[in-house]
Amino acid sequence: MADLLRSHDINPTHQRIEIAHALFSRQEHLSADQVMAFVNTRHSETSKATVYNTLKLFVEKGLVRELIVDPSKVFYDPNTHPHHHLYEIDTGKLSDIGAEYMQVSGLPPLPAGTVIEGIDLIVRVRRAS
Amino acid sequence: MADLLRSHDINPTHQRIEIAHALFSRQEHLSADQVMAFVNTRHSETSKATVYNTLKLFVEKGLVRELIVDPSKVFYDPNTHPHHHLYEIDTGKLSDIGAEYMQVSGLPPLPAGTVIEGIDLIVRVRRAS
DNA sequence: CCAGACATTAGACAATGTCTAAATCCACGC
DNA sequence: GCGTGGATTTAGACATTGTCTAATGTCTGG
Ligand SMILES: [Mn+2]
Ligand SMILES: [Mn+2]
Ligand SMILES: [Zn+2]
Ligand SMILES: [Zn+2]
Repeated sequence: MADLLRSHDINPTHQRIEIAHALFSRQEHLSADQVMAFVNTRHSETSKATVYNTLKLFVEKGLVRELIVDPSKVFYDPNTHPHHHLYEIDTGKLSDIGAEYMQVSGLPPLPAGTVIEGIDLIVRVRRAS
Repeated sequence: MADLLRSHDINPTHQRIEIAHALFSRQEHLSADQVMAFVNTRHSETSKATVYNTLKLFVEKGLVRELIVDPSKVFYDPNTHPHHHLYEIDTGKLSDIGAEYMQVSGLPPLPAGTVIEGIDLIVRVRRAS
């Protein structure tokens, strides 16, 4: 885990290793709150500020991907390979869609002086009523 | 405007007409806060609770589309025709991408008992550094 | 050991959105 | 006109997520 952090130019401190562990050992999409809870299950170890600071750092360094899908919280995705997402509105469950299932073609004209940061494709589903 | 509301099965009250007017006369993507500000420019008329209640009602009735693109606020889109979005991270500016510029193909297997509510495609751009 | 950079922290703060109970509005029958 | 009842609006308390600041802690090279 420390090596993974170092390979992304992140100084591997105790807290950062714990937070990376929470994300990568589960391979799930977690919110900051969930990361906080996992990291502090045994005994309180890591502050809220550090969780937020660290997740932001991980995103900047390309270690995890930020997902804006739920209006009330951001999710963090340890899978940075190209893939899409399926969001179940009623339950809040977020799952991956392999890049082989859906493709995006074409690109719009971009505003001058801007570059693409990422393209997000989200399929929203709800209970069949 | 009252007829537009009625055609979507919405009882056209004074406040609802004002809020619809704020959205449809501008044809822009507005946040709840911006709607609130526009509606109350001349004189305070509509409460925060009503703005939120009404926007939720409009979404339920299919009059406007909800866009989850910015981690801190929801945008409301008076354009319900199929189209995509371009989000400038640095400025928060949100603009339309015509459906002719980008296409999505394929569909993932959906969880049992669910139906598609919508498919969102968002191109995120930032200043070229 | 020391200096200085880096990292962590508690808790105040800000912003967005939700909720509740009370007030208001309005269409309807009389 | 008047009373009734459902729909609508409202103020403001509340909850949640995330940010910020100033103080403290940690580590390393010299
Ligand atoms: Mn530990
Ligand atoms: Mn008015
Ligand atoms: Zn994912
Ligand atoms: Zn749009």
